[in-house]
Amino acid sequence: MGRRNEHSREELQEMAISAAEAIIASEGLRGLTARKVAGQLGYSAGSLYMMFNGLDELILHVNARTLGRLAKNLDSHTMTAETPLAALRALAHGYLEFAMHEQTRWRAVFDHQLNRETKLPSWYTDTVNALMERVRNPVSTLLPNSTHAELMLKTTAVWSAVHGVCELNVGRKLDVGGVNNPSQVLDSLLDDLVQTWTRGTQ
Amino acid sequence: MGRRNEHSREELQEMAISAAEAIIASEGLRGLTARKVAGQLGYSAGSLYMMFNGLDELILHVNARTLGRLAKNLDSHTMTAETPLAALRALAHGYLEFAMHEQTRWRAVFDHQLNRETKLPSWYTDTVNALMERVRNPVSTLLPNSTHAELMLKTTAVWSAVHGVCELNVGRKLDVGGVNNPSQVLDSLLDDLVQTWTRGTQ
DNA sequence: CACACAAATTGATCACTATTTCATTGCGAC
DNA sequence: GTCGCAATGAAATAGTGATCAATTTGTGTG
Repeated sequence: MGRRNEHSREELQEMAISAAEAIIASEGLRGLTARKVAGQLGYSAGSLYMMFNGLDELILHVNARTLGRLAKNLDSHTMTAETPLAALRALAHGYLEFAMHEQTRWRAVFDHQLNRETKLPSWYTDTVNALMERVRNPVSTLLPNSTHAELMLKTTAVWSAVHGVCELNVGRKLDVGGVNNPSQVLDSLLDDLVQTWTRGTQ
Repeated sequence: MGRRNEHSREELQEMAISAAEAIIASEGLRGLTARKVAGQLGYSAGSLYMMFNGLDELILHVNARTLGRLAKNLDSHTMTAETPLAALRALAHGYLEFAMHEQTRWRAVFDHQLNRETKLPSWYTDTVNALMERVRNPVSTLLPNSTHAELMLKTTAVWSAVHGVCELNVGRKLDVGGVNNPSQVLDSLLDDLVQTWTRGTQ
């Protein structure tokens, strides 16, 4: 078949990303195949390679969308927070809620690792950094006298810790230890950290 | 070709696990194929299914070995620790060191997820629980008046947090935030947590 | 309107994958 | 001995991502 001109390249890309998203949501990253995506668009597998350089690129777009949706979700949670601790708690619970609610799509973000030495495009890292900033803000309020390096350190620490809880929980590797209430773990973690942070200054 | 009887089933299993281990170590979980494993034993791919129910089972054995080696590594680190905080730090740094040193094998433990509703065999969860206990001990010393539930909660919290740091670091998703010193992040995390834990009782 | 050219699309193809099937083989029991 | 059965692995099955020649089609030009 020759040219069809039913959709522009951008439209096709969007359609492919949405189709891939749906497949990942229902069958996981493992279930994503070029043929399935193309088939859902009514195109042949070969045509996907007119839109993307390969499946990796397509997956990256899906993941960027997921992170974008996560950002919106976090914002809706932090809107009402009045103290920095409340904001951190809201972020953590928002993260956990999102990870649990969109398990397969969220997992895809971390399961997918592109070939070593292939750098992430900036439109992707920008999305990640935007998320990081949402954590840095309340941390910065809690530690007003800290240096930039300290601020980054503490921000990375909380973010990683919260991520670890969500990661192990979604992967069903937390209940092995006997605990099955991730929200409680998050609160315990945040409370204990923030207590130390605010002890010196108060 | 018919039966060979050069090795017993157990021997073949051991050989297959070792071969798979080597492949994962050098090419990652993605690089592991039934043909490669079987080829390294001098057997055909089909024969692997006489030893295991599928690649998933083989991978689980490799992962159990990895966790076993991790346990030994942690023990050698905590031997010299004299305070609970020192023990926690040793555990965390031992964990990070192991994860960094055996990146692909360690990643395989978390990247590999068996099909939903397929329960982990007990010989595997036992290995995980044994690791968890190594963390619970120093936590229990630090929080002598805590209930069992509290102890589990705090243990899960530290373990998850430390895991999060290692996970994001090995996955090269930490330096996106500008921080590239995971050891420092671990120390910061542990110090801040333990400070809160020991404030009430001291 | 006709023609040429460029762009889009496909289906076949390549080199792989996990898993199953099944004819063949060697061993143990009788 | 020889017979049956279990172990074995080559081949078949049904996929995978990626590539590309061939073909069809839209479009701009004369």
